[in-house]
Amino acid sequence: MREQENFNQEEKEKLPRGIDKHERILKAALKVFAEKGFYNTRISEIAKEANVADGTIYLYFKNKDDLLISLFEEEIGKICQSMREEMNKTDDLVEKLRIFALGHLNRILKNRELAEVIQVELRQSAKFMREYVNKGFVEYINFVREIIREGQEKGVFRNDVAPGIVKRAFYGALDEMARYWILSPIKKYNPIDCAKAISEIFIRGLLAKPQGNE
Amino acid sequence: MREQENFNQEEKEKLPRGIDKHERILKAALKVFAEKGFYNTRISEIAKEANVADGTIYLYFKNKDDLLISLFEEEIGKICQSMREEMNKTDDLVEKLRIFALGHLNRILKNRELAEVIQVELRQSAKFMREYVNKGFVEYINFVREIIREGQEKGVFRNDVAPGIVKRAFYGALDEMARYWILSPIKKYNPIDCAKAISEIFIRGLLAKPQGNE
Amino acid sequence: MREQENFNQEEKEKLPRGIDKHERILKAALKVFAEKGFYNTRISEIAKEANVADGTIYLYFKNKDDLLISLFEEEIGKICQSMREEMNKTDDLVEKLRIFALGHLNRILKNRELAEVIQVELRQSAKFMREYVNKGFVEYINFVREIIREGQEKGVFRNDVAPGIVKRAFYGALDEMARYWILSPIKKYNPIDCAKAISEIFIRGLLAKPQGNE
Amino acid sequence: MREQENFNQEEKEKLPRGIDKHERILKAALKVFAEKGFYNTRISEIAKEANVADGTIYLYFKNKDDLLISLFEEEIGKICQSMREEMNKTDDLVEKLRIFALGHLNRILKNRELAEVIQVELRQSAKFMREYVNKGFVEYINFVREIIREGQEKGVFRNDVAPGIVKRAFYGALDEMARYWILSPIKKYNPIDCAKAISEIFIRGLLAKPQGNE
DNA sequence: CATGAATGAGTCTTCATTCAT
DNA sequence: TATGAATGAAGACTCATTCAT
Repeated sequence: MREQENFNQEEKEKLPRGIDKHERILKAALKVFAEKGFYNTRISEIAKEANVADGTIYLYFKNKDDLLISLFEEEIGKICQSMREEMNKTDDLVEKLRIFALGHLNRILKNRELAEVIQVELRQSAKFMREYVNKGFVEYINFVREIIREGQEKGVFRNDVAPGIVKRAFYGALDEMARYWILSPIKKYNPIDCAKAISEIFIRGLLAKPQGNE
Repeated sequence: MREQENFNQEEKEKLPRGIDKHERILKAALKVFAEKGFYNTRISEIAKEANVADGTIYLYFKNKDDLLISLFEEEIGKICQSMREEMNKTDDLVEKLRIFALGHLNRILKNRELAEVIQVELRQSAKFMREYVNKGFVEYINFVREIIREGQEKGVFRNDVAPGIVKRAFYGALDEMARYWILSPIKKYNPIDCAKAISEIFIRGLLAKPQGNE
Repeated sequence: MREQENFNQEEKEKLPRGIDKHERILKAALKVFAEKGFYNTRISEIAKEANVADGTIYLYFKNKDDLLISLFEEEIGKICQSMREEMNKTDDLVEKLRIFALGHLNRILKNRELAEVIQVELRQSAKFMREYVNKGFVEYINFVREIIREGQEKGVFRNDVAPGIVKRAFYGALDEMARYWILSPIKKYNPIDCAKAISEIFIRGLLAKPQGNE
Repeated sequence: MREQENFNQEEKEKLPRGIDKHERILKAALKVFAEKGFYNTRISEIAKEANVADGTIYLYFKNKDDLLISLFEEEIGKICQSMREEMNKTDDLVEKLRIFALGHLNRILKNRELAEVIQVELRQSAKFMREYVNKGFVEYINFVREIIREGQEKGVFRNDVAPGIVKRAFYGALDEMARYWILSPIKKYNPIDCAKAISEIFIRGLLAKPQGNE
């Protein structure tokens, strides 16, 4: 096996033939969509990247749109899963917010390609594939709403803000930060500082009884 | 025919037709881009909407990309201008934040089409027209940074957060809210409540010494 | 004008630029469809033959199918018209049959390409574009039915055959002959003899009172 | 698993699977070609209909064209055979014509699918697979020529028409009738009446001495 | 300046055919 | 023999852009 891999070094760039083609095509699509955007990506480019014939893609996906949607569906599912696990490690709602913030930013840095695609293309799809609602995404963002709602019930957070507003504000704050990283060639801030700064603003801004100092 | 042309020659000289068409094309482009997205918009659709021949568009704009960029440029310029004026009405930095929040959300509701285009297409372009940096947009978002920076200098705001982070967080929080309005058919919250809620979170979260009351 | 035409002799093969493009495309389509059949004809071949860009075809016709149907529609209309005029020259129903026979075969020889397309492709379309009924073709073949019907009313023709059967039999007899000419490289019989032979068989076969001699 | 395979090994040896599949594929092809036409039929559809893998078809036939040609070849062979037998039941040439007419139309109704394919696709192939001459079809249609030729020799039929013309006229007359049945959803006439009407026209039209009565 | 007919490069998708198993 | 996943060539059609009028 190893010999074969060494045999033709040129092939190394391409994804290995062995993996499931479905997987390989999705990976390739993710990469190319991230790099060039959905509309500027050619099916043939994805095929090449996946080391697969153009036609093969159509054995696994109905068409280009389906490829993008499948991407969202599968990846966001995984992310929700792991985020849920991380947040379940504590019962402290304030801590949960911190975990979400750091988790979100970390995931974006680790899976930059997916982040780019979600940031840019999911937004497109939201508008032009109206029939398609990304349930995974809704679930993800609702993590925040639940934290706030529970916090308000327990008296941890102020009662005079709608959780539906806070969830969007919090997610938006983090995501704009992420966009900056993704789009800008220079990365000024690190995810830990950003997550901390942003979660701290929201925590202070939301706590029922402002803590004296800190 | 010639006589007719001579008939209102004066008006023609006074009201240069060029500017008129330029304006009309931009307006049409804004409308169609917002409705269908940049990549799903045909030049011919814009031409039709502008009541102009296809080729005429190329007398005023270099190409489709240029049309989109010009749109941003001109519109964001106007917005910056008016936002600056609004914010200059007070010296209270906390108040300025509130004005920015409400102003931003109000503008989005009033100019929904532009908001849609900026939300969705500017993001695309940011990635695929890399050479293009939207100076107007940078200026706009830096309003927030300046407020924070000044507030930190004057001791109003905490010193331990980078203005560069706050500006993105604040803008992102507002903008995610706006996206919700734009993309969702149901509008749950009104801009005044949203602006108030979000700016309050950030103000409380940023104030150097938490106010006891409220 | 003439000078220009002589200037580049190579262009002579192509259809002149001046003619209406709609016409030129139809002519080109007729030629290529006849030569290669609908399914083996490429749009680009028609475009080349018409000395027109591929895309131009789509300015005049909705798609490939539409091109074929338009061909039928326009050409069969013309043929019906001229056949009707020819047949109106006499009131003798027997003579009318002879005129139809000779006229049909003559037209096929003169417009061999159209004949080929109708023979082969119209049959296809009859099956696969079921919604499409070629009214022109029905009108054409009904010329025969009317002759028979009238002949029966006036006692010229036998009353014991359905005009609907005769019309098909007569048309089929002629058309099978035509197919032979079109498909076979060798032409054994000439249209005058064929038309005479076939119409004579039908006339004898249909006359109410068999003439003694001849 | 292996046991099961051994279980009915005997049967497998006796009933050669090859022949079975060959048959099944042809039958499937006939059905699908008739339904959708050659060019609109996918090899995969035939395979599915035959309950066979796509690739298997290529073990029995060279390619799609070959499949169509084999269809003609085998089926027309059978038809010729049975038609010859029917016609040999009498020596009366006039009666033979009647038998051919009725036999042709009956066969078409009984084997509608084959008729559709021959009517439509054979015509296509005649043009586009020029190298291919359907000997079976020629033999079939020459039945008529022989009847006429013999009738002329024996003085039964008029001598002044070329048998080559009559054979086509007669066949064409019948076949146009058949086309009507096949393509039209409504069947106005029955094969017996049609066969009788058409053969009677030709018989009267061809007899050397018109019979007084009838 | 204005037009809009014409262009033709570019791309998604299909499907006959192959071939490793 | 039989399979059916994989291939990749091929073609209909679109649409940004041009240019003769």
